[in-house]
Amino acid sequence: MRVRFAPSPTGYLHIGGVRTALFNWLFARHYGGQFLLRIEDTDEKRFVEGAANDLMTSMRWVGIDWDEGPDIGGPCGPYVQSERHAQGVYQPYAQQLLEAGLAYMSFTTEDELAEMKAVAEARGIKAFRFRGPERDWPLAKQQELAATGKPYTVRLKTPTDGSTHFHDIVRGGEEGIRINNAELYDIVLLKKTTMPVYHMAHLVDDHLMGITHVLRSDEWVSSTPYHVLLYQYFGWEAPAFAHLPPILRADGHGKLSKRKDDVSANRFWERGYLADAMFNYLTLQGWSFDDHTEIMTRAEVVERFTIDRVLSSPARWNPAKLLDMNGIYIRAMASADVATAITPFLQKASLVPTPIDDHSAAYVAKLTPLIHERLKELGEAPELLDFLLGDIETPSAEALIPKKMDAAGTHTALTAVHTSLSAISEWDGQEAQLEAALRALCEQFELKPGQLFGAVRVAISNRTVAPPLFETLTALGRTRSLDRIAAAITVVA
RNA sequence: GCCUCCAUCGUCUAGCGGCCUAGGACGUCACCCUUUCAAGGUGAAGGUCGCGGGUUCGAAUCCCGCUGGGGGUACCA
Repeated sequence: MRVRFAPSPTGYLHIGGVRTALFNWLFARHYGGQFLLRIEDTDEKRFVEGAANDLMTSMRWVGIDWDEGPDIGGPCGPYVQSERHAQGVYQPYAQQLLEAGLAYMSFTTEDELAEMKAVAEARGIKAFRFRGPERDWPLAKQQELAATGKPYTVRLKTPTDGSTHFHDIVRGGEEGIRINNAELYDIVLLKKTTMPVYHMAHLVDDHLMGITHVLRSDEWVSSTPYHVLLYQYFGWEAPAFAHLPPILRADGHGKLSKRKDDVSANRFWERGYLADAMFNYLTLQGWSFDDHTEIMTRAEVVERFTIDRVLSSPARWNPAKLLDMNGIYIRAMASADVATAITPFLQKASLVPTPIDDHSAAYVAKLTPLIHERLKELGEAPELLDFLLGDIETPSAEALIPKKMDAAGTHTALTAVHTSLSAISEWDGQEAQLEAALRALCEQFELKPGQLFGAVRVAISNRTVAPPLFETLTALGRTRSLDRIAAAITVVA
């Protein structure tokens, strides 16, 4: 069994593309086949420099590797269509069809075609199905006109009656999908530049590369009849088709799009999504194992992934679910690994040096447990830790004064806190002692822990939400903590 | 418009004629834990299985129609 993912390098790879690649990969790994990557860059106009590399980076990030591809080669190379075209891979096949009378040279220009459509529309013809006049010419006559230098495309001669049928593994049911040939038109196989169009190039390549199963996005079902026809014309055995359900936009209107939705794969690692979480989430968009298993390792998914459990109905992009899953994966990591993983984010925020020194690394490692289980995206680490790694602005009186307290009371309480905590000379590992001291003050001043602890929290962090207070105090250290409390006292004086 | 695919809580899904008074997860809400926020625990709300017919002793499950949504309708992929 051989499958492939064949993206066109027109921009970054988005989540939907990753899912398609993933299902192909899963198919190959589960059934013990090969997974190939092929770059389909036959559209010179939409080609984006560097997109192919970008795309491969995204795939590797999610953990999708390929057995044959543009960068690693393989027995069916090259794996880039523009290179294959340059080698003359496609022309002989077009020629074969031309000679068999199954394709023809079409001299109708794009402008003429547009004109014909407009005229048809004006006449109230609902569906215009282009079939060029040259389809009935003898080949010699076509070649004669071509010899004069008139530009032409090569078009497929589609039948006008009967129907074309194909079976699809995930949709169409037992009966498969059938379309009347009258609905078809004579598609272009070779552009006037001699560059093959997708339909031609992918099909020749799939055949040459021994592809047995085509798992692709469902936007291709309507053009599959052309492909079936081409396989028939060539006398080749068609691969099995499996059209995957689309991932719709979060509002349910339309497919996920590069322009409207912020769903490039690289955006996710930039924000601190774990490849394992993304892998697991995407796996569940259009496939499921049973009625309750969601968190699965790659090996488990590979073992459990069968094509018959792929859904035919669309899924909707659900970032909240992805976020939740990312949190689960982060929590499952060892603290030391989280520390390593958040370091680049801290560096980007200039909270630790680049490259990081031993001292900072050790401090980050010490801080990590404070935020570990609060983290849903690694990219949140800087905002959670900045008050520990850097300086803070002295909080305002308004922020410092707890509920049901006034400035004077807060001043008194914080002063007592400062005095009491100053008396403890060694803080390291003494969270319990610090807590005992503050709880004693609560009793003394008849304050609720929430009030006093809250004031201290704001004093040392200038925020109302922070990791647990006593761990935070020891992590901050005695000197800095006391300095910040002292500064706060002057504010509420 | 035409062609085609799809249709279970807000979302992802389980379900393949009787185990369904429709199960799980995310999200939402409440409570517990608790120094804040998370995490964790417990629980709740949320689906007349898009609608209407049929087949059957029995239908979310099979059939037909309708409606809705997606995709296609390029010398783009």
